[in-house]
Amino acid sequence: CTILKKCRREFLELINRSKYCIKYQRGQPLILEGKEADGIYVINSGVVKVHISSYKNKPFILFLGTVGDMLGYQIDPNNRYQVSVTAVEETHVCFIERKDFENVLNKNVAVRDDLRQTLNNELSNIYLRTVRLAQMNVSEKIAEVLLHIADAYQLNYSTGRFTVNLSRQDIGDIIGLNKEQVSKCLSDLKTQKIIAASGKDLQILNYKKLEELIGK
Amino acid sequence: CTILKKCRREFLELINRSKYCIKYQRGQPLILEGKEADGIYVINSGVVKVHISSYKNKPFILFLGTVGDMLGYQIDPNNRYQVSVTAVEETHVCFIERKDFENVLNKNVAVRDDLRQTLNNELSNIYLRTVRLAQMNVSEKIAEVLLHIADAYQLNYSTGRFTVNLSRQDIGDIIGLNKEQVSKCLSDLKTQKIIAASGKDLQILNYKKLEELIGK
DNA sequence: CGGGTTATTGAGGGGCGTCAACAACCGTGG
DNA sequence: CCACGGTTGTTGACGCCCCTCAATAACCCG
Repeated sequence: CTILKKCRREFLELINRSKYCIKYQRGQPLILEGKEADGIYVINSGVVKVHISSYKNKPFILFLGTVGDMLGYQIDPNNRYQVSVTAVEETHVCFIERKDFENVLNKNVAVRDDLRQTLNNELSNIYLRTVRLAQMNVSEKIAEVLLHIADAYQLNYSTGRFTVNLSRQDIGDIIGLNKEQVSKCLSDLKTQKIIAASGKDLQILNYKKLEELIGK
Repeated sequence: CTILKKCRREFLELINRSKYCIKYQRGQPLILEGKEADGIYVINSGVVKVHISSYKNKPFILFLGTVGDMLGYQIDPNNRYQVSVTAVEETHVCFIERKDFENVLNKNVAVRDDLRQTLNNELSNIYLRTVRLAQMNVSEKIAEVLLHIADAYQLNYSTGRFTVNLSRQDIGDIIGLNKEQVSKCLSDLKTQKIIAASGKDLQILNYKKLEELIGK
């Protein structure tokens, strides 16, 4: 979900004009599945998790969102949000009211093309995630999710160190694993010196190895 | 993926004007991943599988498409198709050249809204599929995929009988199972009188049971 | 009819989920 | 500052689910 990472000046201006800047604390919800959609959010700083309720009441995290990502465009025919979004780190967002957003879209072909392109990217991303979820084993899944987290936290690849406010359960919920498996697998990777970890401080020591694990 | 099932008159007129109607035999590809996107396809009759190459060269089927579905809108920034589409049954489609399609989109707000709505539906569908893939066990997955197939084949619920030109392998590839598991699970369902099956003739005898299995 | 593909079924084993016990952590209040 | 309870993380044992392999049967096409 990298909706706005390369976006047109026109859209940036809209964002700047709509000066509802909101701050969310860790754990605070931005968007609740099923509630009426009132607008679009763009992340200025921070990290969020985009999750969805499942038929078994097990949580599932679709992806992590970060700076430049747009949220709240997934709505159903009744204009209700189809996913929930919760702040994982302290997060600052710009809020754009739906009607302002629609106005810009209808007036500006270039912005429209961008939006369509980014929706296509989102579709493509979720397609790939789906395939991997279906075909990967546990260690591959862990490698995948670590790289996803590193990406979301816009990690400086030279140090590889980052602190994530995600529980082991959360990490598992991104990729369909239980918390014990996550623990065991992270321990394995520690003994192999591919990562370093103590609690919520993670550090990726060997990117290449992780990427090899998932066949990249 | 039910892009066009409820679509505006304007779009239907476009489809009718663009009189490239093409017929594909069973097993014939309509769209190949990575090839340059030349336009949009709309299914008049038949069934197709939408699939994607995975990092392990195991096949994976994202979903089945049928009458009214639109294909070929998933393109990357270089204007290349991101998924492959292959006919499962004899399939008739209308082909609309990309520039014609763009024209209508740019001129007509209503069509644009419809397209956005249907893309949202597609996103929502794939989100749900992803969660289920992550959390379901084998028998639940089989129930899910049977209902998906029945839906794609626009099954008359009163008889429940349909013949699918899908191999056991194909069925497994929709939901991340190997062909042996599919066989075993279908046999189980047969002894429970929930389905009847011999080769490629399937018949769903008890919809409610299947829906209960996946908690609907 | 025959050869190749696909389906079925069983045996075996390993990966992974479940459970449980313990350790570490964290915020709260004394 | 420490005590303390609740939450979260770690590790091991156990067992089941499901993947793999293989052998046979059924099917399909020329």
